[in-house]
Amino acid sequence: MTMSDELLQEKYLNLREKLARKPKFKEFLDEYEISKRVLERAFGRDAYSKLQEACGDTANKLDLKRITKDVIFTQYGELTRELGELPVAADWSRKRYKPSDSGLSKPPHNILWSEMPQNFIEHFGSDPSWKDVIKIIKAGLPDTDSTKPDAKNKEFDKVINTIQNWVPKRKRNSEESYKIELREYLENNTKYSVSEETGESNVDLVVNDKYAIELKKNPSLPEYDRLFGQIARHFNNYNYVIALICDVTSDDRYRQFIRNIDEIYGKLNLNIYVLTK
DNA sequence: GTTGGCTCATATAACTCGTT
DNA sequence: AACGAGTTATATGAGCCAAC
Repeated sequence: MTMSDELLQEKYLNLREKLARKPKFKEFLDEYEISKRVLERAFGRDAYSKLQEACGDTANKLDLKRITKDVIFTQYGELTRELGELPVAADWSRKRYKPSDSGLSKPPHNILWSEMPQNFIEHFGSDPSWKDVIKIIKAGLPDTDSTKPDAKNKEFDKVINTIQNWVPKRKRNSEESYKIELREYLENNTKYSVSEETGESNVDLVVNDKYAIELKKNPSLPEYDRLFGQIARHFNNYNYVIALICDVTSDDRYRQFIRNIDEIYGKLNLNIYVLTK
């Protein structure tokens, strides 16, 4: 079977009117019971698209040209520059950029939207013309190393404050007695959960399953050293550690201990706080 | 609960390749 | 020659999750 361009166009327009929308390729073939070859004989390659265009429609065919990384990241960079902040997927969508945010996450690109900032930096990071954009992107990314979590954790501050306000009723003879009294104090005056850890890390007290408290009574120099090591071990299991030292007699030893703490744990941005009673 | 931001499943049209 | 399943790069909309 052979049909002229004109006849096919007429059929297309008829069906278009019947459906009140652009017919799909298969709908068109089924409607008139013609095979794809008939179209190809009339129009050659991309036959249906050509027919649609000949009838004044835009083709249904998807544009399958792969969009290069250069184009993608240039769009992303320009958008970032225009916004002055990290774009979200909706900003991209509004621009009608291609591929869409979800197309981006599929092969051949395989870039999730959330990974775009990092990928942009990898692609254009060394290009000076994108310097301003890189700056915006880096500012918009969540801080991974520069932020000190302890400055942000108000709960940790509160726990420290609470313990600071605790005044032992009297001088005790043993570390254990201080521990019992502090535990009672916390249980009676706060809503914190308090527990004693007997597992591998052996913390004296744990507040809200999160804040480890190590308690010492008037430590000797070796005991300070041991405390230093215990704290390191606690950081294996906890992100927050409080060292509470009771009955400090030697200011020298204490000051040296504090200095060591600052120099080692402080530099590592670990959340350690030392208190005395 | 609502909203914003993101991701996932599925649909799409032409093409390729294998089977009837 | 006809058919169907698979491939390709994309769009669409539903669904998920965390933050208010």
